[in-house]
Amino acid sequence: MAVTIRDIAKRSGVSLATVSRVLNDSGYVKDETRKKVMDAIKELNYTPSAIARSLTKKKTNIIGVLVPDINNPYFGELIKGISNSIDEANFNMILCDTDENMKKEVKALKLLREQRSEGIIITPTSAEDTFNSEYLSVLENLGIPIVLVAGDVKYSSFNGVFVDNIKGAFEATQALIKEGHQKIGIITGRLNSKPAKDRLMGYKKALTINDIPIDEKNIYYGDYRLESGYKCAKQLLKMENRPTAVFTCGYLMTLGTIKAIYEEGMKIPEDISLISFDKVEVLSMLGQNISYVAEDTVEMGKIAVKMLLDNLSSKESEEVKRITLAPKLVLNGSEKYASKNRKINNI
Amino acid sequence: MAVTIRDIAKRSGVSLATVSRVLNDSGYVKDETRKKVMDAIKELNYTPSAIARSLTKKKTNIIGVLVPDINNPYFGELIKGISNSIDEANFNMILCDTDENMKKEVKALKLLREQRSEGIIITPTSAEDTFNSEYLSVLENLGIPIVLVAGDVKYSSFNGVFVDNIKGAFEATQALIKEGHQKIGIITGRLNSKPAKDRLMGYKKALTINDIPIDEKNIYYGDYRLESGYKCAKQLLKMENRPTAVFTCGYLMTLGTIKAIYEEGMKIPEDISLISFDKVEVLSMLGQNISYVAEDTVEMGKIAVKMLLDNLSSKESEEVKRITLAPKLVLNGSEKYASKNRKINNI
DNA sequence: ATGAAAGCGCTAACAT
DNA sequence: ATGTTAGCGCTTTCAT
Repeated sequence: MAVTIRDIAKRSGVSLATVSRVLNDSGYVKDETRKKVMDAIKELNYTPSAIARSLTKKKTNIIGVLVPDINNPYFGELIKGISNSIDEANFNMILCDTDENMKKEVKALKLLREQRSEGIIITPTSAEDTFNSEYLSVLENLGIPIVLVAGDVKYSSFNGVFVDNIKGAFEATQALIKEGHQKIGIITGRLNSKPAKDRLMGYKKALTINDIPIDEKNIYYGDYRLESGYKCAKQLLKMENRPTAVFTCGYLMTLGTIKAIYEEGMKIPEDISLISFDKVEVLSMLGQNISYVAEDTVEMGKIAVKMLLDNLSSKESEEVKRITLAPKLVLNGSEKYASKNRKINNI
Repeated sequence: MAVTIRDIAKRSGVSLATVSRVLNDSGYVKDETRKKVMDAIKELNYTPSAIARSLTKKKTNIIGVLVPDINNPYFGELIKGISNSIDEANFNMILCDTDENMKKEVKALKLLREQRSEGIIITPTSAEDTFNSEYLSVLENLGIPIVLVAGDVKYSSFNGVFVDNIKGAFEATQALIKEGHQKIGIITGRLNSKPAKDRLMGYKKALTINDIPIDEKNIYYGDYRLESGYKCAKQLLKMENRPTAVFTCGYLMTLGTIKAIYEEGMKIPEDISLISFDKVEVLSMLGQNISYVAEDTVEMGKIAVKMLLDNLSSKESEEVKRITLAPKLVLNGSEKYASKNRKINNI
């Protein structure tokens, strides 16, 4: 990349300023001159340096995006929404996979700061949900506008787009109860995770409202990973007086649960009913329809970017903006209280 | 980000050069001075600007990565391998989703050039496989080292890591034949895609070697997307004298095919046998074991990064390095020629 | 062991 | 309509 604006200037017999003008379409340039410059650019195969430009303009047009795991389809969708919006706004994205790992997240934040990214969109690692003063201090002293997506950071007040987890869990549980289920299991995340806590709360709320006693034995705590869903489900299925339905609180945990159910030779909803928080698209393909609480991840991504851009343009908006989207319950059969299931459980 | 090296210098009562020295651990600095500087950095919450640094050093430590679709688990895995290696080498990654879209790919390349990324790893969009002089010229005039992964670019000779598609397809087909299958369908990609062509070639080779005539009616052309796999499979399943086995040539097309099979109320391998190119992990979870040709994507990613870094350090390596990995056939039952399937087809 | 100054590639006043 | 010049924040000789 040896060729610079200086070479173009020399080649076309004009000054640096003129080249810069045609590059940026700013100021007056005679058509003839413009052509000469353009030709030189073509001939020398020149591309301006974003680095140099950023330095002078004090503007990088870079937005950093942090997610815990690109391979989780949930975040995959989120990223699509975010990256499309960033593209449209003519910004560039630096995407970092924090690997559900706080150290990596902090490292990524440092990187984004060094690169002078103008804003950051974060889905905090769930491990962060517990109070961590060092982490919080990093975040708050970053000096870069932050927008949270889907996950909150305790004791902080960043802008963000969230999902009403309580409502989603409440409606899912409610739907199961309406079907006649009385013993309902839940596989949620660790309690230091806000979404996990909220989902559990929604679940409890539904039970309480319907005068169903809360049985701690029906509550399982995973960590959003597949394996944990599998293990919890295994235990749940082996209970002496096992639930007739289960509410799983995350994409991968749902998958793990289904793995366990299939492994036990059971069917949904014939042997056990299920509702999942998050759509598991691949299942419907395989003829296994699962009812689910739908988050509009693409929409969330869009909103997050919009928030950030608004924030960037109007320097003075000191007010904290937090939007909570209502998830949508989609029922398609897996919540049914099948007669077979009833019979087994009425023995 | 108002605070600069100048502020640190002032605050600690030393010169810019000295601050730079402690920042980079270069040259001699008295311990006492170092401490003063470090303190100032802490106090002012200073982070050096990678932008400015890149400009002076003419080195950005950025590697660009282009994939056609982050949401495709195949690329997801690839990215993990790549990003881990990039991290380890203390480089930074700019990841671009080209959306299976040539325009976007070219745009992304331009971006990476502007950002002065030092090397680029590309999985070319399959649409690119057909000869396209403009695209090729962009690629070749980029002036940035390129390493190809998994997909080749016609009439070019970039370094790259590839998979032996012929071998993989040959072995898969061979396995089906060994099971007794004589009528074997294939769902491959468009023929302007090299992998698709190679996989078809491996398939034909296996048939030929076993004296099985090639029947064009058993060959279906999709486009690697789920929907195309579904449609091809639908047609295939409705054939009058349909194949007893099918070889699907890509992750999403396999999923589409399975969707069609299930929709027709058929089972694998009871009603039809199947081998997939690429592992479809989610299926085994659901109790559906599918035999597959395994590519070691994580390994490919690692190798690609290594190639690129080698290339960057030893300026003079003019020789083209191309590595082709042999895929591994993993059988776990879906290739079986079940008696039910035999009977149906022997009517 | 530390400082002064030039320069990386570009933009944006200010001049002409 | 075009040119000159002073930075942007940093590193790196070259002095001292």
